[in-house]
Amino acid sequence: MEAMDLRVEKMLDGIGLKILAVLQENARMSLASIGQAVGLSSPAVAERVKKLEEAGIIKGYHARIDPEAMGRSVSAFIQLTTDARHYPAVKSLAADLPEITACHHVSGEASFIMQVRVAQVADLEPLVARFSPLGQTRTAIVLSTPVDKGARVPL
Amino acid sequence: MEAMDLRVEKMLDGIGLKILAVLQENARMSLASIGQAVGLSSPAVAERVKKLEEAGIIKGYHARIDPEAMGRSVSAFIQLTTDARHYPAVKSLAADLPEITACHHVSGEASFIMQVRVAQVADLEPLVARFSPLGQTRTAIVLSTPVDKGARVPL
DNA sequence: TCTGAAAGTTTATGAAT
DNA sequence: ATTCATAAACTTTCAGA
Repeated sequence: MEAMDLRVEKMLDGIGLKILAVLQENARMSLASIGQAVGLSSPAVAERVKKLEEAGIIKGYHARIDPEAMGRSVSAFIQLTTDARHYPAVKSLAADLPEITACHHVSGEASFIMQVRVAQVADLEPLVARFSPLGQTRTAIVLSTPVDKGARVPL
Repeated sequence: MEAMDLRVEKMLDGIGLKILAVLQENARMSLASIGQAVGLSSPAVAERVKKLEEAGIIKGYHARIDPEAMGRSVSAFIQLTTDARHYPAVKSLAADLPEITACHHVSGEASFIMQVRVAQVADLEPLVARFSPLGQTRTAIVLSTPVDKGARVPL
């Protein structure tokens, strides 16, 4: 992957980083406005953005939707401590449940940390019940979220 | 908020939900293409999108950037168990550190669950050291992420 | 609230610097 | 690699249903 790293470095000069920063904050900005912001013509921006997409540096563009508006007011973490023979079952269960927004296999005491979104606290119970047979669960309900950068990466 | 809920329900009919689904998957899609997808003219789509934005249902549009490309290969969770007199210090520290991508105040054994992004495992040590004086920390390094819906909400 | 048409922008393409 | 010019596509506005 050496050759690719060379190409990547080329894209991630000051201007490339600024383009990423702009698109990370407002993905619907026109190429012309981005050009103004970074001091480039719009065709130049178009080409750089296309290369950033092709290199897999930009992985997509997503509208961020208020979970409350979708009736998903409660956020929680479910941690599961289990052993290796249950890993496949945990992964496929996590993948099948729409309430699970993320499932991480982690080092440390717990084997998995999962993030969930449900309408009410009561909805956690059946969810936890699905994982209980696979190991020991520990649930933490989110009371507030003082910091949330979304999926945004520090540039 | 009754009046607003009425307005919200109006926006979240089948077409409204479909517009959200489309923009959640590809935030840079043109209003014209969205119109084709949902069976509406582009002015109609433009107006509905504007209303969804104004109602706060659409909170923003963001490019998703590969953290690896930014030299942030390691993801981890730091859990902090502490007492109420340290809460303000934890929150302001979490807000000031760029490596912290999310900080949740939670119920349960731990007081806070924080998600962090660093270049190497070694970079976790100084980070944890900043929180250690405030309580007991527990760090879980992410080995793999079988499920990740990003910030996407199930519609 | 939607459609359809017109006016104004923006983007994509290709040639030239 | 950037700029410029042109054609195509898109967005916005507005009148009317």
